[in-house]
Amino acid sequence: MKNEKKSYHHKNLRPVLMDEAAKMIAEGGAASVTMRELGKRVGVSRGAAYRHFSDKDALLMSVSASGFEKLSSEVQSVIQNGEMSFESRLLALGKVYLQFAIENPAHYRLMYGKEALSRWNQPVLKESADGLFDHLYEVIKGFQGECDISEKDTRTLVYVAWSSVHGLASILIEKHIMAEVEIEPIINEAMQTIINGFKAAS
Amino acid sequence: MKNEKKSYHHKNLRPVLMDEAAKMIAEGGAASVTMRELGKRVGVSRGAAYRHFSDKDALLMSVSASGFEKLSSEVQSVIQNGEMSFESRLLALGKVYLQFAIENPAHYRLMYGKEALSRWNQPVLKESADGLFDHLYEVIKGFQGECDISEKDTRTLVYVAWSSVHGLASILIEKHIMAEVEIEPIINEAMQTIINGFKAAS
DNA sequence: AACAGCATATTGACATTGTCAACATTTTTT
DNA sequence: AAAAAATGTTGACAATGTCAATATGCTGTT
Repeated sequence: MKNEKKSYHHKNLRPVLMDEAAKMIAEGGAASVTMRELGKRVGVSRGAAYRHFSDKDALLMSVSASGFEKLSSEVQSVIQNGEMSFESRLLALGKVYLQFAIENPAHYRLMYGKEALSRWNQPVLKESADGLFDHLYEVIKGFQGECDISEKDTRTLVYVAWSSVHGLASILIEKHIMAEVEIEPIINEAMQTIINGFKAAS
Repeated sequence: MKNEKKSYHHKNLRPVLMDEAAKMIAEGGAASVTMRELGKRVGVSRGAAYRHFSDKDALLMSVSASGFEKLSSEVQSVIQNGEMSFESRLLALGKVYLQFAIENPAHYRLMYGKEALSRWNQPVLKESADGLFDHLYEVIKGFQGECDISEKDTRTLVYVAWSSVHGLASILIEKHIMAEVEIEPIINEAMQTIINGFKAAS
């Protein structure tokens, strides 16, 4: 006898909904996530999700936040490698960031795209995203000390570095780079340009 | 007697629809564009647009393309100022680009966001976007000659510069930068970092 | 154990939306 | 002027988000 007997109460629905929504996002983009289809996949009715999320936007926002947390933890594990120079850490950080975006394009789009706009000031999202910012801040601050360019405002440099990597991620994801072009050299060149640019301004 | 007598045939509908859609995008984002509301605003029924656009996506794609053309023409007028050094041109180009994004955030989002994804290979969009790329290509090629860094692949440098500016535009638009921060210094720092980074790699 | 209250899930209903087919009206062509 | 093409309107339908009413299972109190 199968243990899969469907009980009226799912009893673990919230995380299951988020996981399945993330899968749907990966497969068909955020627009393909439908309350009805989501319920069908999880084996639950269309209305069940409303006991766990106030509406569809809230659900997507939670999925988005989970993406930030995943990315943040990957970034943190790179940063915490104390044996690397700050420059190496900066480069590794950029690569991890870009790898996440390339591997989870639709999820990344959800995190930074217009869907997040209306609810961006929601604490959940703000905290997750701020965590990422703080990680980058620490690395760049260390980099400034290492290279003696500490007279520049760290926050500004963070925004510059973040812009570069985020922009490259966005362009790669949206396939705005011709298909036959190798992306590895572009990533390296982008990171090196930022690093050199920071150094040159010392 | 008013000349506004509503004739059955609008006789100029296509461009009017696109203009009104652009206005709606500016006011309430691309999601707020509804065939019914669009028709109401223009004084036409909901179905009328389907004589000029195969579906809603096609309409938005055309609006997107018109955005590319506008941005492209602004960029071109900056570039064609022959009295400036290539470095100055590069900087001016970045500023024009960012200004467009800041002034037309929803339109910019439409141009580069996920909406364009499914139809990105459509000739209209591809040509408009490629035009922008070509403009940037010429400036950077000139810059390479000016600074003796011509051993680098121009195309790669274009992607790097474009990423930076596009990323900054995206972050500014999505309000991922804290409100109290001045954006002018960030823009300057970003452009200068790229330029210095390019120079340093010579 | 029994019961009450709460958490959770289902279903019917409704408004909104994109889209198509059938029809209406105007313009252009023959 | 008749025919044909172009353009605009309306009714209909399916898909979707969401809410209210209802049903079902769980948990703690007595």
